[in-house]
Amino acid sequence: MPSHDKSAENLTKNQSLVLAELQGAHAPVTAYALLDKLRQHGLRAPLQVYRALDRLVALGHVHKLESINAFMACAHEQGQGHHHSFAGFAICDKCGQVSEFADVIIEDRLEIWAKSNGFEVGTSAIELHGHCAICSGGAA
Amino acid sequence: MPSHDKSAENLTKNQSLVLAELQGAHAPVTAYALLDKLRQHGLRAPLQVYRALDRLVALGHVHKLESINAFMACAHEQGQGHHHSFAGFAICDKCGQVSEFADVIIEDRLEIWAKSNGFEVGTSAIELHGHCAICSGGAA
DNA sequence: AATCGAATTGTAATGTTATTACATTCGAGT
DNA sequence: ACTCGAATGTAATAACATTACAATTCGATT
Repeated sequence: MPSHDKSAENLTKNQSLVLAELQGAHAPVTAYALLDKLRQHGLRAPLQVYRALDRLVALGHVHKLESINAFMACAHEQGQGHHHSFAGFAICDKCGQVSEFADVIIEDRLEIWAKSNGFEVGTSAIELHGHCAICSGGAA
Repeated sequence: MPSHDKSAENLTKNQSLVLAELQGAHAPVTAYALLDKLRQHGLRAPLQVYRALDRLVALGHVHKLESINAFMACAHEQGQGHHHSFAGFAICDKCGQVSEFADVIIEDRLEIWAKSNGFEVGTSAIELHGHCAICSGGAA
């Protein structure tokens, strides 16, 4: 029997710790903040966190928010299953809240552009900055 | 007489130097690479570059590529005039080439999402990573 | 069970990107 | 010339990320 397929499911100890921490926070967390939180669980160096994050991002469990150098657990499909590769994020510059959204039309348009320009898309980042509903003054 | 409206047109010396350097490069350049290039013109500290970049980005002359921490002169409207706020970038991870594109449908979809979620958009970043036509094997 | 090798982990050092804090200079208006 | 706000200069440091290498783990094979 060819053993388990680790790449698809089993997370290592560090990866599990990092993922749990991100899922507990309902906001983006930086790598060094994760490190601080996880020192009590034995993590000691940035690389331990970065390695776990790399893996979790590759598996689609975690997103990196490029514009703020922080990481977030994927909001959709918290359990297991397929994972979309396109995701958009709206980041409130006032309170830090982040909303993840998906839009198949945007996805289509990006694919169309890519195809007609011979560009092979690996990953994508779509990030909006501004003020969330609450911070922008709210109601009517 | 209320003087000239500097915010809309006149660039300071440092701003002009940085912009010229970016326009000369037809690829993204990092802040520290700009600093190295501009030492011969008298710039000495990172902050001088970052300040100029902040202003140029605010004026719409330069884009920051968040996912690679580099800056590029805006490809459209090289001269003067209006500037679009939405731009997408396709970044080749092999050769480093970057293509800027605009897509009104994507823009629309983002605005629709924002409006229906009460989010006030300030800036946006849309960045694709992958391989360009040349690097991905090319023809056929 | 012993061994091999690949993948993972640990650790230290360093590299890269960006900001804070404060002193100085410049320039338009008086 | 004086003043005030904008812009600039400079130093120090903070924040983010990677390189290089040693040690360990763990499944596969013998």
